Amino acid sequence: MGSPQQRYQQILCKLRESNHKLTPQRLAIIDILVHSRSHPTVEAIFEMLQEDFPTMSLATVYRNVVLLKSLGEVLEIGFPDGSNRYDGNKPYPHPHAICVRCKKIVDPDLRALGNLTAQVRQRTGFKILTHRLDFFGVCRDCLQSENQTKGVGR
Amino acid sequence: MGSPQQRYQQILCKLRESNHKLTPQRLAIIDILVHSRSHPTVEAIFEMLQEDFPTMSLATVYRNVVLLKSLGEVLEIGFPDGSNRYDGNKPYPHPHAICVRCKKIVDPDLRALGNLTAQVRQRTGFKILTHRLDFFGVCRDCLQSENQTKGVGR
DNA sequence: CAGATATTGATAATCTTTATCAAATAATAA
DNA sequence: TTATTATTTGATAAAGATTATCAATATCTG
Ligand SMILES: [Zn+2]
Ligand SMILES: [Zn+2]
Ligand SMILES: [Zn+2]
Ligand SMILES: [Zn+2]
Repeated sequence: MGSPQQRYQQILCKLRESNHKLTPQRLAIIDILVHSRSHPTVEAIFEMLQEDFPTMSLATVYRNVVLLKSLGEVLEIGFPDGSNRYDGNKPYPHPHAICVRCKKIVDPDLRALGNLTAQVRQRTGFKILTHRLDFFGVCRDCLQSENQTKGVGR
Repeated sequence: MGSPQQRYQQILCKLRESNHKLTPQRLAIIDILVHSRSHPTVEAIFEMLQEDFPTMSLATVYRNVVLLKSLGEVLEIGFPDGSNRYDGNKPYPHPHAICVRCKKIVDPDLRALGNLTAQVRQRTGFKILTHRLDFFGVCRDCLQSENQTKGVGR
């Protein structure tokens, strides 16, 4: 739902609406978030910015990610070990497939989630606001290299 | 799948099999985990133990939870803010409904998750090992008190 | 009971995220 | 363009949860 360019403009709108300033650092962070498909960490974003912004502070990345989260323009995929990841392409809840080996995260196309939410509401009485669905496994690349190491592959 | 008593014995079996000692502290932690339905935090377990074990160290609770996790006998429901919760009744993946207000966590009965895993495998090529499904919302109790505050309720 | 090993308690270390604050910058209007 | 004001930045300290360390203690086996 929206190209990186569209997402970029949409986020700029939100920022202007909420009277936030458009600093070069902020724009660069947004640029990375909407163009990256890898669900980067704050650290990864920070490193990608080193070239263009050698004086960029890590705190600035954290602050802007928090801001974009509060505006509903970035989805946080948080983990208990602190290796949090961010999706600026799809800021709404969606399932993820996570490789436990290389930590790759991809967005699988899935249907049939809406009725699950309805079921939960019925059985618990909760008013459901959002959800999170993660599948943990081993990606194709890692499966392949695993087989090569074991001498099973061709 | 199994009463608290059965779970308790099952975990003791696993510990004996893996040559772990059955200390009073360890047994008390397991007792709390299999009898609690509230998905307690480490801190909560620690506080529940204060009465019977005034000298119990917080590190001991952490260590034993880690051990039981590694034995597959407790399910960790981790959150990025560090408010991790533990389920000793159902150590296998299952959906949770989480109240964002009072932090209550309950186990809703849900079906139709098996085919989702198959779908993810098909579309991503991942070998899926486990999953996690959380629904975030407001529980019945909190909805009620919310309405009372607003003067909407009877 | 004795010996070997694992566990505990106390505390330091680690690591990610948040808070702090002076200096710098963006937005706005004169 | 410049001045004014509020926001943002960079650097660093602080916070908070989990893990590591290590001497003392307790368990298990025989
Ligand atoms: Zn992988
Ligand atoms: Zn995603
Ligand atoms: Zn509640
Ligand atoms: Zn549960």
